[in-house]
This record gives sequence, structure tokens and C-alpha cells, in this order.
Amino acid sequence: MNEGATLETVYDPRAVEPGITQAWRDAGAFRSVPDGSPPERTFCIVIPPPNVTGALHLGHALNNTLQDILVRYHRMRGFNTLWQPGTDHAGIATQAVVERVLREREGKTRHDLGRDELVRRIWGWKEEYEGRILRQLQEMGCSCDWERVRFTLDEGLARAVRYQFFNMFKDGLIFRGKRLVNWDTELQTAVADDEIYYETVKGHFWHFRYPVIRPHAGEPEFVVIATTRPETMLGDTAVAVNPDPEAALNAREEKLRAQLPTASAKDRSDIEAGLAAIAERRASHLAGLKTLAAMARAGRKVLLPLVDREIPLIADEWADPLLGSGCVKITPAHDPNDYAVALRHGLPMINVLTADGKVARIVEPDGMVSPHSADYEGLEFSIDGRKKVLADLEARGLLHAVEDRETEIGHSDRSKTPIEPFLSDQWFVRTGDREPRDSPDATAAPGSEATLGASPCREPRASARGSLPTTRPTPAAGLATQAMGAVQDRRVLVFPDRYAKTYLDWLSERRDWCISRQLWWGHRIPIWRLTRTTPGGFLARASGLAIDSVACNPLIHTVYCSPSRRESMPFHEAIEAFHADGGRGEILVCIQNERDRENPALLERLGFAQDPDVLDTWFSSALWPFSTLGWPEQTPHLKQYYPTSVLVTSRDIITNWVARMVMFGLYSLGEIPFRDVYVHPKILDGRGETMSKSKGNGVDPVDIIHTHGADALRYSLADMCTETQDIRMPVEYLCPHCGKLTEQAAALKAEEQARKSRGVKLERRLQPADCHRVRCANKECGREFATQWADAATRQELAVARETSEKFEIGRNFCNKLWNAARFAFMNLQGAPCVLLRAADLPPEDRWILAQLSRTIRNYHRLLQTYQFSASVKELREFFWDSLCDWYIELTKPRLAAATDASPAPDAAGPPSGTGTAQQILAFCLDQTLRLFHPTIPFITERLWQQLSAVAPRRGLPGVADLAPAELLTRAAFPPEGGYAALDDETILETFSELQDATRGVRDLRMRCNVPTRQKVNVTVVVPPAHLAAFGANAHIVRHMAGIDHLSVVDQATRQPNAGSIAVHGLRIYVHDISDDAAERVRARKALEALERQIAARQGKLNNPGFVAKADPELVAGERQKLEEMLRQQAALQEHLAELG
RNA sequence: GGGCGAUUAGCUCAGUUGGUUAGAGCGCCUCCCUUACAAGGAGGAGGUCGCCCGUUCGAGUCGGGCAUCGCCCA
Repeated sequence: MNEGATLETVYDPRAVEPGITQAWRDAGAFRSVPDGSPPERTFCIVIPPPNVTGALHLGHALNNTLQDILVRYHRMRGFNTLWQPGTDHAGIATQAVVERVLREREGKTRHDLGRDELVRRIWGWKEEYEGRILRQLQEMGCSCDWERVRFTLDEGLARAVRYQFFNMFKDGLIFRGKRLVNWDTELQTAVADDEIYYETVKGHFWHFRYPVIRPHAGEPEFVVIATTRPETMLGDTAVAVNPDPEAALNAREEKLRAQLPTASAKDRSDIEAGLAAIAERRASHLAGLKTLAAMARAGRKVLLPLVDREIPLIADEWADPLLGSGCVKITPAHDPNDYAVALRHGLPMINVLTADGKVARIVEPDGMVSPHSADYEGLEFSIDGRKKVLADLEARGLLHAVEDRETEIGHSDRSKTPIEPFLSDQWFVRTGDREPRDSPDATAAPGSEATLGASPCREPRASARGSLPTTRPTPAAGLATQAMGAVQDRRVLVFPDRYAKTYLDWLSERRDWCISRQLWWGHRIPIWRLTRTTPGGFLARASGLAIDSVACNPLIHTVYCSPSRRESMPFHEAIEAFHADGGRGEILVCIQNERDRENPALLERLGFAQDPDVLDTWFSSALWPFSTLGWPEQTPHLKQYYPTSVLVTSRDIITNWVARMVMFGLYSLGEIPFRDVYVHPKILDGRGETMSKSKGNGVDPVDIIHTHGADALRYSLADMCTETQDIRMPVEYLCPHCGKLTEQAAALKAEEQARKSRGVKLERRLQPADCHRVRCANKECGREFATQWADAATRQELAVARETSEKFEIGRNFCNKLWNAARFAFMNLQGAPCVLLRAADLPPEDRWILAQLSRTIRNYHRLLQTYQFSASVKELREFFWDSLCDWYIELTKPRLAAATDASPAPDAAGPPSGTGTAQQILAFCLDQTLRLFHPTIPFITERLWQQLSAVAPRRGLPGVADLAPAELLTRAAFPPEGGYAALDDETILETFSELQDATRGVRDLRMRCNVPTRQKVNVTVVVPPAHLAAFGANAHIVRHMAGIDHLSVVDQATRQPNAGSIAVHGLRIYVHDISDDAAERVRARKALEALERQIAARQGKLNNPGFVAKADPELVAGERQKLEEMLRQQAALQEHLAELG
């Protein structure tokens, strides 16, 4: 039976992929087994856990394809391999999306549901999307150990989180402090910077007068300040003026003047306007500001109106003499810049906002409630609060002026409401170094507080006396310094290495890491607190028995904090201290065992309450490389696979995640979490925007798998994955009616136009998620379809379009080519032998393809080991397509024909190369090709491997490549790292290259003269006498590949009429009877002119004494040789022209 | 404002320590359904390597400046 005929002529991935997936699963092919393999023979990747907010898009497809390539490559090389899968709970993102659905579908908030019910709903969401994500990965062919799937909220990972938190708390690396956060008053949570978008709104700039207390002679009675947020004045604790307004203005002026000479015309007018403004300021404000700066130095105060608070006039650079009045009110609890000013000057911070967006009770710095508090408390902060503050100031005659002004207001991405800066208590991980004599409980290093809005307020903390001994040494180098060291001394290598700078720059700031989130979805902070506000707190003392029980437990750690100290101490001592201080301090108890139900119950009976916040998702993610392996247990997996081999990720989480994994790995295990970090490009859509779940421009890889196949997806992504460029991936809708493509970018543009023409004002660029119905761009169709973002009604009405990108045709075409080449081989490999072959006996094309193969194998290893994915794919493709298909298979067709026909090979003039040899070589090359390609395109190669094993079960090159049989390609041996030395042959590579050029020369002439491919031509090749024999031995290659009927190889000949001619590699080739002389003359002249230009250039180079004297002698000799070759060609062409007359 | 990167053919991108006539894929043009593959084969056209200055015998490549774009951080 003809085995090739059992394959369809077109590769159909849908028919192949499910069966292959099943075969791998049945064989347990990806199961990890700790067997004590040494580290250099162990390979492990932990997946960057996709978050369960939504399904995966092409960015994830790229990330996971690259990981799978590395994993399969190492598995085939015989490494003990684990790819650890799992997903991430993504606290805020997941909770927000579930809350949004809740609001939209049921009109409820999370408070209506309560904590337990909301969390139950989020688990439901998680189950759905985790399942979908894992299916997406499996459909892509990811060879994870599917029996080891983890989730960041799993029991085992919860234990790791607890263990880590407990240790860090005990070591004084986790502490509580104040911090300004971006507060969403609607959702009542802090949100991250990247969850805020800014909108320009029309507002006002109000100028107020604050009275100066007891002004001296010559001093103003009022200081004028300006603000866009009048209501925040209730929290003012200072007014700032620039310490040296004259110098500040001068510096600004100088800078502008320096820019002027080189500025472009459009910048020039701006600069000139700036200079004019400075001059005007100098005249109008400078004298006054200098007075105020002097007053600030003298310690003068102003009276804050409405609340009658005495606040200092301070000198600080933050006050810009060009802006407003030149003075600025300082509201540390409600503005990040003011907060930094307050830290510099030790100002008190007064919070005047409640969590739900009302004016808070106003508590003065001395701890007393302001007598004026009742006037404002409870008003909607920026609405009624503002109105009342404005009215009251105006009534007192303190409103100086009002200007119109546009301001940028931050809005929460989640609730679409304005963000308020809000001072609140948060938990932090200290990353900075310790002062030499600091104990774990000491204050953070001063340098760590320099960063704006990122560090807690100074919390006075005495050094710990009598703190419990820690099990771990606590070196002076903090987490950040240690993590930097791992990259600096190259224990961790970053590819491409420029990203090491991103990592080091970020860590060098040693910012404290805020780890608390006001959410319900996540690992709850394992701290129980007792404060005077805790209901029944003072009952604690009475329960002596309970105190003893808690005190005896070694798995709890207690810290007592009061305004004057922070100390670890036994529980019962903390209780005593608390009472001794009259309840002004607080007790923090951390419980290590997450299954401990007893201690929390005891503590709660004593009046303690668990902190309501959850941990930042990145806290559990930072443990991922070892928590997934079983840590804190010393499991066999942890022992075998930690540290892992490489982390594959995208550059946007180098700081959030990579740096933190290194910090935690070093802290927890004393060992880096991975040896390499490979940072891959990002996938951009047709408009150059990164794909993201929120924009809705992400394409589901399963859509691509449906239209193009998993291997096409993988091949295309790997092929596009170059080192410096992000991947541009124009997205298209696949019309469900006509099957034609409509560009997403164009559809968005059309939608924007349509909205504008309807008079809708666009506040920002439309995103694919805004686009629910689209009209097909195919004019013959023109029907509407729905997108994946359409609501249920629209989806009911219109068919939904899949999304795709024509970029994936690269991969689909490639797979089809591979399929068909294999198909051809199978039709010709029946009875292929596997015998000892001697290189010397092989025809040149056989030696050539084997030498090419060996070189390709070697290059592939090198490229993949340095994460050059695109180059590695290119290397393989060129071998397979350009060499194996276009030359070797074409050349062996006559030899192979003998296997199927009874008749002898038609190419009797060829060398004595048997059919069997061709079969053996082809089988071997196909075998090696499948192995080489398997990591990249696993499904099709596995399928073809099975067929190959059926057709040619015994294959290889005995003595050179002895191939052990393997049931599954995925478990077969990868070709060896050094290639096959016995097959390397530089000479044949050079010789063959000349033959290829000669062939191309003939083909070129034929095409130019319109000779059809099937029409044979007669050719004369003039060869230098010395090469006559050598060329003659290989002439069959040119003859066969160029469609030559009669080929004569001579050492001398003249042109016959109507012969086309070409010079190549010192040969002169005549193709007879195809050309008219006139056309040939024109062609030859053009060729001569081009040649002479090159000759002139080269002669110029060689006549340059500098070049001859300084350049590498070998290079100069090479140039000489090339020049001589060109001169020979020139002579031949001139002769040819002479013959043409 | 600071950092990183990009700018090479119509499009998307390669281009190694500076050294042949700067390459590939897609698209385009011509020819070919030759028994593996039209998702293919053969051939071709198409580039002042963003701009300026410098280093060098020699610059797409190294240095400086400018322009435009992107990302990260503030």
C-alpha cells in the first residue's frame, strides 16, 4: 500500500490535534518525576500564572508557546523536565469584574451581598475562567504537568503565604504604617496607579486669603493661596512659599534661554511666551514672595480660616513662584506632593475625608475634635463640602479671586468615579537595608522615605529590646539589595540584558512595598489586632485562662505598638503593656498556621479582630516558584526542581513580579528562584496598542486554532518573536456571513466617524470593547455582524465574528508544506534500507544535504539556548524548505522514482547512486527535521512521526546517527548539540553553492527569454581547464535543476547565434537558441555596466593606501581575488559583446 | 521630567566583533495546475538603511546632536 496516499493533500489540523493530545495524555508524556537528576540535567519552568479575570489572548499565546518550545526541547534532550502550570487570583481585577457584573445584572453592590457571598461568587467566576484558560493552554499544545495545576488561593499556597508572612512579620520586615493611596470612594478601596485614567474637566482656580498671625511691620496681612480643590483646605497644615523665589525664576529663565537657539519654530513661540511670563512675574510678585520667604524663615504663622487652625508658613521648593500666587496650601493627607512636603518638614497630617467620600470629623493635631467640625462633617466631600467652604470663605471676605481653569482629574477605571488621594493605614514589606545597629523592629532607613507617596509616615519606633530570637540570620543587606546582587553577580541572567537595568533601577529605590488591599478576594492578612476602638478590648485582661493559652502557642508572634515603641514580646506581656498604656497602643498578633481555628477564636474572645484587608496579589505571586513545588514542606519536587531554570515573561512585570520573586526566593530559601529570565516582546494590535483584556483588543488563541491550527499559531508567533521589536498583529474580524476579513482598526475608525456624525463627542479613542456591531468590509457582502463584546440582545440578532489575523498564514502555509513534503516521502520510502554508508560513496547532493543538516542542528541549539526564537525558526525553515524541499527532494526524484516504477531511473547519466541510498538519506533527513521542529510545532510533527515510523521503522546512519526507536516523538531524542561531525563538509557546501548559482543563471536566462519551464534547453558551460573534471562530476545537478536537455561541459567555446549568456563563478554559460541577438546585446551591455561600476568601486578601495595598510590582510587578499574574478567576468562579457557584433 | 527601545523594500521585520553587490516573509509583476504541496514552483521589480555632524582606510553597524514614534517610571 502506498503510505503517502493515506494523508490528505491539505493538512487539516482539526483532524489531527485531538488525537495527538489524547496520545500524549495516555502516555503521561509530560508527567514530572523527581529522580535525583543533577541540576545540570534538570529543567523546570513555572508558568507565569495567567489571572482568572478573563480568557487568554495572543500575548499569553506567545508567552506560553515560547515556554513550551523550551520545555519540549529540554525534555527531548533528556532533561528531567517540569513545566508547572497554574493560575492567579488577581485580587482587584477579578473582584472588580465580578462586582461590575453584579451591578449590571442585579443592581447590587458588594455590601448588599456581604463578604462571604461575594467571595463565593468570585470563586464561581474563577472556576469558569480557570477551566477556560487551562483548555486554551491545552489546545495550544502546552506540555505542562497537568496533574500539578495550582491556583494562588489553593490550600497549599495559602500555607506558603502564611508561613512567609509570619516569618517576615517576626523578622520585622512587615510593618503597618500610613500611606496616601488612590481611593475609590464608590467601591471603597484603594486602586493601583495603572487603574486610573485622566480626564480634563472644566473647573476653577480659587484664590483665598489666609490671615497672617501678628504680622510685623512691612509684612502683608494676608497670604493668598490658590486651589482647584477648596474643600481640602480643612486639612491644611501649612502654607509653602519658595525659599528663594528670585533664584527659582532666574533658573527657569536661564533654562528657557538656553533652549531658544536650537528650538524649532513652534517651540520658539512657547519659549518666548514663557520668558515674557517670567518677566511679568518678576515685576508683579517677586518682592512680595521674597518677603514671604523671609517670614517663613522667621517662623511666622497663618490662621487657617473656618477651623481657626494655626499653621506655619514654610519655605519649600514645591511652591512654584510662577504658579497662582506663588504660595501653595499644604494638605498632606489629600495630595501626593503635599504629602512629600509634609514628610520633609515634619508637618502633621489631618484626614478630612471618610472612606465613602464624605467630610470626616476634623481632628486637630493635638487629638481633639475641632469645635468647627460639626459645620462640615458628613457633607459630600467635593460637592456640598466644596459649596459650604466656598460660601463660608466668601462670607468672611476671604475669597480673593476666581479663575476658569481646566484640570486633569483622575478617575477610577473600575467605578468611573473621581479618585481621591486618601491617607490610610496599610501594611508594608520593608525592602531597604538595615542601619548597622538597627534591629529588625527599627525604623526604616532614611533613604527609603524619599520617594513620593510611596512610603509610610514616620512612625516612631524604638529599637526592640528582648525581641524573640529569629531562626534566620538577618543580614544588614535588605531584600532589595540582595535581589540586586543576584543579577549583578550574574547568578540570575537576564535576556536581553538591557532589562537587567530596568530591574536594578527599580530595586535601587528600595521602596517599601505596600501589601494590603481593601478587598475581599485574596489571602486575608493573618493579623489580629487589639486597639482601644476594638469593642470590648478592655475585657481581655479578665480572661486569664485564654491569655495563657495564647501565650503558650509557639506559632504565634506578638508585637506591641504604641506611639513611643514597637516591640516583639510574649503575648501576656503585650496585654500588660496595653493596659499599662491605658489602651493608647495596639497589639498585633500574627498566627502562622492557616488551619489554626483555636487561636483566632481565643483572640476574638479577648476582643481582638482580624485585619479586614487582604494581601496584594503579588505577595502570593512572589512565592510562586517555590510555593507551587510544595514549599514550605521540603517536598521531592522542591528538591528536584528549585531553583527553576528560566522565567519567561513580558517586560511590564519585571518590577512587580520578577524582582519580588527574587527577593522572596532569597529570603525564604536562600537561593535564587530561576537562573535565567527571558523577556519576550509584546503583541501590539493594528494600531500599535498592546493587547489587553480591558481594551478588548485581545484575540482568543482558540479562534486562531480554529482557523489556522495550533501549530500555525505557534510557528507564526515564534517566527515573529525577534529580539528588539514588539510584534505588530493587525486584528481582523472573520465575517460570519461571507468569510472575508474586515480590519479591526478600520472598523474602529468607521465607528468613530459614525459617532461623530451623530454628534456624539468622543472623550477618548474607541477601543474594540466599545465596538459591538461591525459592517463587513467586503463590498459584495456588507452585512453586519456582532463582535465578542456585544450584549446578549445584539448577539441574538447578529452572528458573532471570530477574530483572526492574516499573519498566521505564515504558519499555516508552513505546516502544509511540511505535511506535503512528508507525504511525498511516505510515497517513496517503502522498503527504505538502513545500512552502513560511506561518505565518499555518496553523490554530492547527499553529502550536501547531510552537511546542511549537521550545521542546522548546531545552529539551532545555539540560537535556542540564547532565546533567539525567530532566528531559530528561520534556521530550521531554511534547511527544510530551501534546502531539503527545493533542492534535495527535487534532485532525488529520479532516483526515488525507481522505488515505485519498475523501470530504471531515467537519469542514466547521473552518478551511480542507488534508490536505496536516496531513501535512506531522505528518511533520515525527515526524521531529523521532525525532531528539530517538534518543540515548535508539536502536533503535526507527532502525527507525521507516527506515519514515518510505520513506513520506515528502521532509519538513521549506522555509525554516525544510531537512532533509538521511540513510540512518541515528544519523548524521542533531540539531535545532538554539536550536530554530526562526520557529516560536516565545508567543501561540498561551497561547491554546491556554485552549482546553485549556475542553475539560477540558466533559469534566469530562460525566464527572460520566455522559455517555459517544461521546455528543455541545450546548454554549454565553459569551465577553466583545471576544473573540467570536477564540474563534470556534478553537472547532473545543474542539468536536472535547470531543465537542461543537453549539457556540454567544455574548456573552450564561442557563442553561437541566439545563445543567451551569463558569467558565474568564473564559468561562462551559454543557453542555446533562446535569445535574439539584439535583446541579448542590450542585456549584456547592462550587465557589463553594472559590473564595471563594481569594479571601479573595488579598485578605488584597493588603490586606497589606508585600506591596504590598515585592513586585515586576509580581507585585502580577498578583495584582490574578487577584483580579479570581476575582471575575468568583464573580459568574458566584452568578448561576448564582441561576438554579438 | 528620568530611563529604555525603535526608525532598513509598499507592509511586517532580520542584519553577529565596523569589511562581498544590505536580506527574509507578505504584497506586487511575469511564467507555470511539471503526479508532494497553487496554502505550491521558477524568475523579476522594488532600498540615499529617519536627518545632520563626527570617529575610521572603510559606517546600516561606533559616538554626539536633531526629528518622529512606542513603552516603563515619576
